[in-house]
Amino acid sequence: MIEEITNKYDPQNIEKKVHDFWTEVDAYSKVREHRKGGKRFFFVDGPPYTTGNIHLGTAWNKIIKDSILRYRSMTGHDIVDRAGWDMHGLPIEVKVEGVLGFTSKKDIERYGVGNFIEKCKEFALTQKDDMTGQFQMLGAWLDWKDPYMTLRDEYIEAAWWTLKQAQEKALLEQGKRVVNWCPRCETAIADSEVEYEERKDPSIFVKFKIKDEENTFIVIWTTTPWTIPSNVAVAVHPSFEYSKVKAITSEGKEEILIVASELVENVLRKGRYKDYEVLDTMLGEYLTSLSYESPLADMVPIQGEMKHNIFLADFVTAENTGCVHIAPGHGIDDFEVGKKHGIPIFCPVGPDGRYTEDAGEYAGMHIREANKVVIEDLIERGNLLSDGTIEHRYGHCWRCKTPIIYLATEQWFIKIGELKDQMLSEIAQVKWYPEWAGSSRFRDWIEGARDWCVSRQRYWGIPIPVWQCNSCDRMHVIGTREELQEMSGITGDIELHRPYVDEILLDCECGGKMKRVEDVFDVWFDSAVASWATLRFPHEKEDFEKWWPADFITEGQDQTRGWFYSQLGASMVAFGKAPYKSVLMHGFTLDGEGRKMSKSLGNVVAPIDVIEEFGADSLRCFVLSSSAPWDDLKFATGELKNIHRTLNILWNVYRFPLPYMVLDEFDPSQVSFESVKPHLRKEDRWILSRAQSLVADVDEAMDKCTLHRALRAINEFVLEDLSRWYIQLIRPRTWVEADDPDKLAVYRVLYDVFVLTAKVTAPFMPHLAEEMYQNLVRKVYPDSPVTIHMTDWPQIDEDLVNKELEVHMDMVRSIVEAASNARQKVGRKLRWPVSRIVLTPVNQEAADAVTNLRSVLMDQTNSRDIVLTGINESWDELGFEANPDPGAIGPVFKGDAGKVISAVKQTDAIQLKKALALEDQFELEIPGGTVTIKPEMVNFTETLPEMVASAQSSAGIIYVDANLTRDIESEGFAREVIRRVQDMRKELDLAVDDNIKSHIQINDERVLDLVLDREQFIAKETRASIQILSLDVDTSGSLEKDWDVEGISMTVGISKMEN
RNA sequence: GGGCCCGUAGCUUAGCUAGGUGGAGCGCACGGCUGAUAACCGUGAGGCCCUGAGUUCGAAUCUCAGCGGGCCCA
Repeated sequence: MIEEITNKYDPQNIEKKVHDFWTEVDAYSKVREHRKGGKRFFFVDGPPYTTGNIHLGTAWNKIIKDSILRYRSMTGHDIVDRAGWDMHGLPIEVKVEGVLGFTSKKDIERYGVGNFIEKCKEFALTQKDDMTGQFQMLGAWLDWKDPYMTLRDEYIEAAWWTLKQAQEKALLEQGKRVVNWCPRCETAIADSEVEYEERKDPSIFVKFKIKDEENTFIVIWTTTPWTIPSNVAVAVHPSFEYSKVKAITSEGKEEILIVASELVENVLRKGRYKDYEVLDTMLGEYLTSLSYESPLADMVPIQGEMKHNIFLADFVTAENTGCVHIAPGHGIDDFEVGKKHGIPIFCPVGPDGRYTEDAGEYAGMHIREANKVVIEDLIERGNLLSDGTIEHRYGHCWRCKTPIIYLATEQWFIKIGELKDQMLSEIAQVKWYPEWAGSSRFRDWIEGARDWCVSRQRYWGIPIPVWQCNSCDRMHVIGTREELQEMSGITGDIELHRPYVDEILLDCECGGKMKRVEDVFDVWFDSAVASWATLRFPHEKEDFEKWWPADFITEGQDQTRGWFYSQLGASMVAFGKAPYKSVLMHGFTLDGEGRKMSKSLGNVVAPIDVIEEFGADSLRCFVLSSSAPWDDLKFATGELKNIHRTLNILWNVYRFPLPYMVLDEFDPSQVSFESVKPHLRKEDRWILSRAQSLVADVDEAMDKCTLHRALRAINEFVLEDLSRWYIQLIRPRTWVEADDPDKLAVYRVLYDVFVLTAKVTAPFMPHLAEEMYQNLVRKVYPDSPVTIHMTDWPQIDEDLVNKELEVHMDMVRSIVEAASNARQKVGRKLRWPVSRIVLTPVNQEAADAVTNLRSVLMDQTNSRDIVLTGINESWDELGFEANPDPGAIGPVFKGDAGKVISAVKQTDAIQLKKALALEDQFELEIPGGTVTIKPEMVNFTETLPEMVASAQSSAGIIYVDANLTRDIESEGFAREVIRRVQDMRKELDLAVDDNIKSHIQINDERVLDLVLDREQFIAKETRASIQILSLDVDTSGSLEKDWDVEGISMTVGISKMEN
């Protein structure tokens, strides 16, 4: 049987209970099992990095996923949803280094790579467990028991297999490239791992001496003096004009400088020259015939041997000097220039940020210290034109905050650039939510696709499965563990991580030994293969054939260039096809002020704190309803409280009828909907129709991934339709004591609506919905599915849909609101009936609404009659007031105007109006004669009869007639008395069906008389078996109180009757 | 500097696809209701719809240029 709920909404308690229940019955597995064989829905979880703590953004992410998956499950889908974890990479290495107190790679080597890897693994696994618990607190259902983890062998194999595909398709390449390099972590880092921050750096202008031209220099600008020892060339723009100027220093010395013409003044100001003279102008092209000398040739011997030429490049801008310092080893553009013109890629800086032997005198010096030394050396040699500093945005390693440098290094690349066109045509096949995430943003990103550097010079990652022969340079890519075992002859278990895998040598055809290259994969490559790794491909092929590609993924907007892209790239390489069919791009979480949440701003909101205060269901509904998924989400505490309140109302609505149902032993299994159908009232049919509309609205929203609309539709239904309207309408029916079919009908309707509401809310507030379901359904039908999440999503029952009724009810609600407004104007409380309400309907529909829902209207307005006028016809009891217009009367009547005005005011306005309407004029008597009044001289305003107030509703103007009669007064006072007694019953904490004895003393004979008219009514409403109403009575009892009712003092005493 | 998105009441937002007098909720003020009661309802005040130009009879809505915020890139 259904049980009564006495507690108020206590999410912590409910959620804990529900979680325990889910665990106890293994609800998740049962639900997934239940849908086996249904329409397949393959979801791939974008793996969060195992940092140990979830934040609001990751919580939102999982809540979106969970809600969509629960909806899909209820609509019959067979779901694959392994949770994923991104567990390799620099962030964990840096954390472990921190714990162990390491500062460089050498510390790790000393400690032992094997030991280090073990620590990283342990760290990642612990953090994964912590985070799993946090995600579960949100009520997020994914396959937590069998997640995919990037550190597992099955996962590593997927990455290996993918690289082998790249190699077989000739898309894998090793080569020298300039990469972002962290000199502390001693590894290449991805573009996405570079964090830009403001930084102060040198800003110097350097003169390079032109060969074979006396006293002539080309001037360049740089913020990295340490790259001057690596300078190999200068680039100029082909179409800029350059000038050769004779510059005169303050000491009167003369120098000839070459800079872009429009920057001459700028450069000379920087160099504090006194005066100058333009000797010659030329196009950039002319300069390519010149060559120059390195200013540091004496410091860096190799520089002395190199040629230094001037080249053309389009990337040169008209800033600073218009001549760009080219160090092919230290810049991406520089490198391209170097490759194009066959100049040496000179890079005398090692992975640790120190100059190598190639840097001659500078060898061993760290580049961070080199800036000032180089500047000194340039000054000494007379090559420094200007020395300054600049504030600019510069890249830093996102983990250790070290400023990055660019280094030309040997790296492994996947030639994604070649697949650009295929990628573009593939993403056009993908369904994007919102549409522009794919058609604009992602498309733009792919247009700029560059080759993907997948290698890192670190330890904790998937080892790159490339073995190279030490004698013949032959290369072999291993695709699976099996292949590795076969080729190496090792049988037993192989740990696929470093350093273990590094020790495996393979035989080369040439008779030499092949050794693995030392690099590991960029972690972006790890997650890129998630869609097939999650299906355990290539180890198992069947599931892949059956499920791949993913039906749906969803991640934050930052993943456009991240996971959306890396997955697409890897999948194009492996299968030539997009790995997903639909993508929802969601926004970012911002703080209350709209700033992004970051640790440094101290405005981070922890989901756990929110859950502790409001519960997971509130948090879920808040993040889902606040904004469209793809818009950014402002964390507004007020809104969160508001949502919490809505859930509280849902809870109150749900528990409201339970005591009555329990008292009446209402058993839904014995009272069919068919059996109550003849007894349904209009409002019952209305709420049933609204419930169907709700399902339709939520279905439509889910189809478009507009989760906020789904939530708003639900909130509106709960607040407006259920709480504020239906429950108010049906309250008196639940108090009826007999076995009334009208009451049974309302019970049955409430029951059905509650069950439907629980199901519709289940994807979004899974705990509250479960709690309702367990009580309403499981206790009545023990054979029903064990959890609400196993039930089927409600199908729309067209027989219950009645749109006309919904429109009518809307109008009636508007009339009731207007009536309330009018009552306020005329000062009549709702407790006091009014004799009638008159409506001037705006159209036939409004009139029909009133006729159709007359009893609802009378009930809710507490009115004894509803009167309709004709459509848009004035109520014939309205009066009119004539307002003379002095502006029109004055000019015509001059001196008599005053008399005319007062006469107009005094004449019968109705007659005047009629005459003006019919005859266009009116003969008005004024003292001393008659005047002719024209329509423009008078305006009319309607006047209301005594004690009548009007208000505007969507159905038309309403008039509330609040004139009192003896009977109305009697009812009004009787209700005032009832209210007081009820209040006292409540105060005594009496049960609904307890009887009382009441003594009521009323100190006013007339009022007492009025109240006595309704003595029985009062006794019945307050369940008084003994009731004495009198001018003078002993009011002592369990509770005695004095009241002031409309200025009349009353004393009431009540006691509980024993039996 | 570039691409995409966002900008409406003190706060959170609907309306923008398809141009026709801007709607809610929270908060605030006042009133009401009372067996959902630490709940609920009504009324009121509160808007240069970010700014400026354009298209149009008419622009929150369409176009362009700014400004501010977000994501990404340079």
